[in-house]
Amino acid sequence: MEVLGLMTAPKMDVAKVTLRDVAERVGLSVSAVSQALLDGPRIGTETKARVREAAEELGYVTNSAGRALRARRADAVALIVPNTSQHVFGHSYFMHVLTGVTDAANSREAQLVISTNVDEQHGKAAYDRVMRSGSVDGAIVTSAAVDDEGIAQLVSSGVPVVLLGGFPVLPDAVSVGIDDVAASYAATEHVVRDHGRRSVVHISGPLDHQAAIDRRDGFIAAAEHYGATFEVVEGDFDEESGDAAAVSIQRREGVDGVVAANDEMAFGAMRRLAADGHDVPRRISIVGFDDFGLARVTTPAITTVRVPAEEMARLATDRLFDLIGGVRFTGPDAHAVLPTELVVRQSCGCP
Amino acid sequence: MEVLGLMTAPKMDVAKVTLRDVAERVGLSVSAVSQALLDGPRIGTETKARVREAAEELGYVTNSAGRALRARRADAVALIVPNTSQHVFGHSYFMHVLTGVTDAANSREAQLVISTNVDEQHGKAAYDRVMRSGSVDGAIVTSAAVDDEGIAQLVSSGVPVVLLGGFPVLPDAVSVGIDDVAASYAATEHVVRDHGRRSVVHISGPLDHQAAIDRRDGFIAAAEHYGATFEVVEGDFDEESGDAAAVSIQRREGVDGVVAANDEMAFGAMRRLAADGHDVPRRISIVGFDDFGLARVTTPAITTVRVPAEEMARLATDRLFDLIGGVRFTGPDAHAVLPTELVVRQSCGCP
DNA sequence: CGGAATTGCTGTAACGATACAGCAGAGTAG
DNA sequence: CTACTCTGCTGTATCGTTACAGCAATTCCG
Repeated sequence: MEVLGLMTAPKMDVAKVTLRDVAERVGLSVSAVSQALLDGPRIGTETKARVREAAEELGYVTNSAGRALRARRADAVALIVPNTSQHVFGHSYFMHVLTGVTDAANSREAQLVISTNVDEQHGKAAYDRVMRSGSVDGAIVTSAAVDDEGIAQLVSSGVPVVLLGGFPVLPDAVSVGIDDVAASYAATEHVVRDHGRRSVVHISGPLDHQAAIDRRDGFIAAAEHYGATFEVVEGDFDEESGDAAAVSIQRREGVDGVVAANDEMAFGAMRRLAADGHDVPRRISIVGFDDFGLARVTTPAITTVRVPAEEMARLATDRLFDLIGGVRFTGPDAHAVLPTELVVRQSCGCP
Repeated sequence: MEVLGLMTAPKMDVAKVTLRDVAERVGLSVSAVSQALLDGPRIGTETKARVREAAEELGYVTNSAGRALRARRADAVALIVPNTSQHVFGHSYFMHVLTGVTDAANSREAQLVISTNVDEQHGKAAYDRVMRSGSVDGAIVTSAAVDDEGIAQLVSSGVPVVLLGGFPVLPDAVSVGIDDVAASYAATEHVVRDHGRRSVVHISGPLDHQAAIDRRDGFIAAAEHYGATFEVVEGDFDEESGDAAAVSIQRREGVDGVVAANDEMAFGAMRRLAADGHDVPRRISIVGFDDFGLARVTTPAITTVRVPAEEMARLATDRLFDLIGGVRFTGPDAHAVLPTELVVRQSCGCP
């Protein structure tokens, strides 16, 4: 700065320092400076140091558009949240995912673009544009409905994409998820085997979502295996639908166990049952699914399945960068399954 | 393209359709096509229609790097979360903000870039780079510590920035917030006036944050006005610090009211007091602040101040786009204050 | 010691889009 | 009939960066 010892304007005009300015400063060509900053092999060690120093002093920051245009790489990834998912998944799920993704993206110095869809109509267009405009190098897609055309198309178009969460297995897709069937089986097992409940109801998620389907199937398998009578009521992952399900449960005689496909519905059901005078957890066991925060703070606290959303997101992002880097995942390698854990609290009847 | 009339591959390589392809298709120059798609005034109506149709057919999507480079505009905004805030604010706050920002950004067809800071060291560099690289046109900054140098610098550097939340008033900055003092006064007033509590404790947030300072000041003003004895315990907005504060509260005789600077601390304190055999809310009133979700689901549900985070974020984003568009906010106009609301539930002693 | 390899830089040509000057041709006015 | 204004397009320069060919020096090697 203090070139002439003059008072220079303190307001250095943002984003105006280009490679040429740096080049002039060190008396080199623009390309030499570019190569120096990229640590190219054909530039002298001492020159690199001089260039870096000058760049630092001038406050040079690579213009992302220029780089993206020429290098055909945006150094950015998108987190795509189909509108359906946005509605279906609560806030907390998304937060965990976001934490994991930002973490991984940050450590690669990549930017993170959030892409949600405004409405069903322009749904496809939204992420399609993001991908095709070249503003990101790849995307993480959080669970969409099983019949989501756009996602399937996105995957088959060859752009680097990693699916996150309970997905219909698109054979060509790379995905990170959990074993919803097994986890739901374990939760149900705890209710019917460990607590001896004989008549259980499952409050499922919307059954056009793979996670909802799998959790229901795990429930049914366990109920059948242990010879409990059971029924499935379809909800939509919202607290209100848990409440509604609890109303219908009360019309049924002798229900002593409720397995919900997520914690919000479990909470809705629990609150309704308690309000209507049922003794939870003594007479009725309730378990949830997710453990994204809610289950821990209710009274009684909800026994649930911990879904490692943050780790999933981190792994998904790592794989995405691998994909972008040219790595190809094939066969079973393409589908990572992370372990879940039954978190025993009080809503099931445990002390 | 179809130079030899050969069968071309049906798998159109993603993001490969450029303006030139469209131009060739309709038999126009590249610039004509560009102007047509931008709805320029010097292009014939019928030509525009033909161009749009061809672009649609070919699946043309504007390359964002090309546009950004030439048009000096990224059509993207950043949501900057200083690491300090990320720690200080819970997940739910951020989610509400995110919802508001995405909404507003979506409706302007702008992309949203999330920028969190990895660590304290490179903290400044992180958002500095985002801004200077030209990859966004402006930024929303969620509340930082009062002494955050980087933010002040960012604001004075002239890039479009809107501060969100309880900020030290940087005179030149555009901000959107609430009246923390008044809201905290109202919450405290409810405890001391409406419930007749005479010895109240405030669990504050970290006092290097303006919101924490203001909420404490509102508490003190109300306590003094109604002649209650009071004390302030500093927490850090985390549930654990509410728990810790409750421990210290129990060493003090006769405390019958707790005003926490957020719901998580209120919950931590409430849970600890209940566990230690105190009758909340009959003997001790507790109120929180925020109403981002937690307060509604606890038992008893927490009386709190609703902070309209989503609306704040939406307004902040709208103002950011105004700034980017050249609008200047001066004087009081620069600082929007949204109304809060006391949400009365059971933790204060109301039925 | 002559030719080959290496080192360290320069110069040029893109990447894709857009702003703007320019330029035909048609219409209009005096 | 000249001079002017529109209208609707073409052509060119440019945004900032990077890939790559080229080209002097210098070093290496048998």
